[in-house]
Amino acid sequence: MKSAEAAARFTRVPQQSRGQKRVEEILDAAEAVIAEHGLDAATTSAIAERAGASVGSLYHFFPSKDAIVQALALRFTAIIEAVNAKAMPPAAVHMPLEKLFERIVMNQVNLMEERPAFTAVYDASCRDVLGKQAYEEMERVIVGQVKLFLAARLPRMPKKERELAARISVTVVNNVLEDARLADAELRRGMMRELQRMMVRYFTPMDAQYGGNRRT
Amino acid sequence: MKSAEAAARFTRVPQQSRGQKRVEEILDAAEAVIAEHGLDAATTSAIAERAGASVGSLYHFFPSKDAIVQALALRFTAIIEAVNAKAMPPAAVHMPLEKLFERIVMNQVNLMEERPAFTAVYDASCRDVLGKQAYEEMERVIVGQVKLFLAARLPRMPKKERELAARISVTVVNNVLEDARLADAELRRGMMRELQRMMVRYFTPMDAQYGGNRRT
DNA sequence: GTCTATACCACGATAGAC
DNA sequence: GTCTATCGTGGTATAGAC
Repeated sequence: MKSAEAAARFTRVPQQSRGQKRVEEILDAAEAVIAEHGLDAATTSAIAERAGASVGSLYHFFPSKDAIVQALALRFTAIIEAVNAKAMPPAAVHMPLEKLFERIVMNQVNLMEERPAFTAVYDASCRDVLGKQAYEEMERVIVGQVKLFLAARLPRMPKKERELAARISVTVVNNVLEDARLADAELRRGMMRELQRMMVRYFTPMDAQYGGNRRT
Repeated sequence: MKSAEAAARFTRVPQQSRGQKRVEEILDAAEAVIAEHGLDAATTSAIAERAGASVGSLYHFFPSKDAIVQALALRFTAIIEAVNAKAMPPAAVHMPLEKLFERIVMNQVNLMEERPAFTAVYDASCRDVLGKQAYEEMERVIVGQVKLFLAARLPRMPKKERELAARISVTVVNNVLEDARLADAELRRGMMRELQRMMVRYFTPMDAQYGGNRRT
């Protein structure tokens, strides 16, 4: 929105790349602090210090602490969207369910390991009052992706059912992986395998009933 | 522990029923505030006010605010344990999966509706530093119940697999129902039905493979 | 734009009278 | 045991110099 305004107002789109970079640095700092010490420890001063700035500077770019977390959540939404796009490309529409969920689970686990702040921000946004918009946006995007994929794989499935299937799948995968994160390595592997099995068993009858290219 | 001490020290077990009642009142107040305004609003003064007491009195019975939440979590553990015992009695060991999960889901939904603070305390305990003991105790108890039930229903299943199945089932049911709580009535009903379906499909092959009384 | 210093407030917890 | 009054801490956010 703001970039559109700016583009309309000025012929060039300088967009203050310096300032934009500063914003990213602040978000990076916030993410780093959350990843290392948890979301509660991510006070404005901790973030500022990590960013090599002062609280004053920080409030020059963000109106409130909450705005920082929201912005971070938006960044994560873009990231998870990209990850999912990679895990469920159009080419995977006819992939066997086992393989498909192996990909999906693996990709999400990688993301959660590489960006530990992701989970923290995700389910803090879920409960917080202000962060809820960001959470709903993330949910909307992810479920939307899954719905599109299912529409391609299960074209004859009623839309309502597809929506339910998409939604519950997202919920289950997210929460089981989040839960598994706290367990030791062996239990975690077991839970990932079991999650994959559960999803395969859930979708197998749908594949049979609504799949587009059955050879029967 | 303390009751044992008291019982050993005095011949009678007066146990300060007055004080015990006060403790329950405080917990009731905490639960009410959390249910109505969320856990963040449950400050010590809000709880005290609700209990018709003062902060000073409150600290006479609990050493810290956290102790109150922990005690509340313990109360909830006992409640969910009773609810599950009712939903999966020994008589249900050979019940069809559809019926079984209908019972389990229905019972838990009822609990969540009647005691809105339950969910709030449950997943706050999950993340908080101090409340983690209470969370682990609750998890331990619930998963333990499910494991016992599965041991009766699927006696030939390897123990390791049974543990995984129990744990992932608990996680999935809890989280899907928690997620559904925020949706509107229609979507909620849909998700409950879909959750039931997912669990049935997950367990059906296990019933066939490890069930104790196959007529084959 | 960036800093330092500080205002402001909410909360948990305690002191001390009754 | 219960109260009122208050302390201490730690957090967000702002003021005002540079």
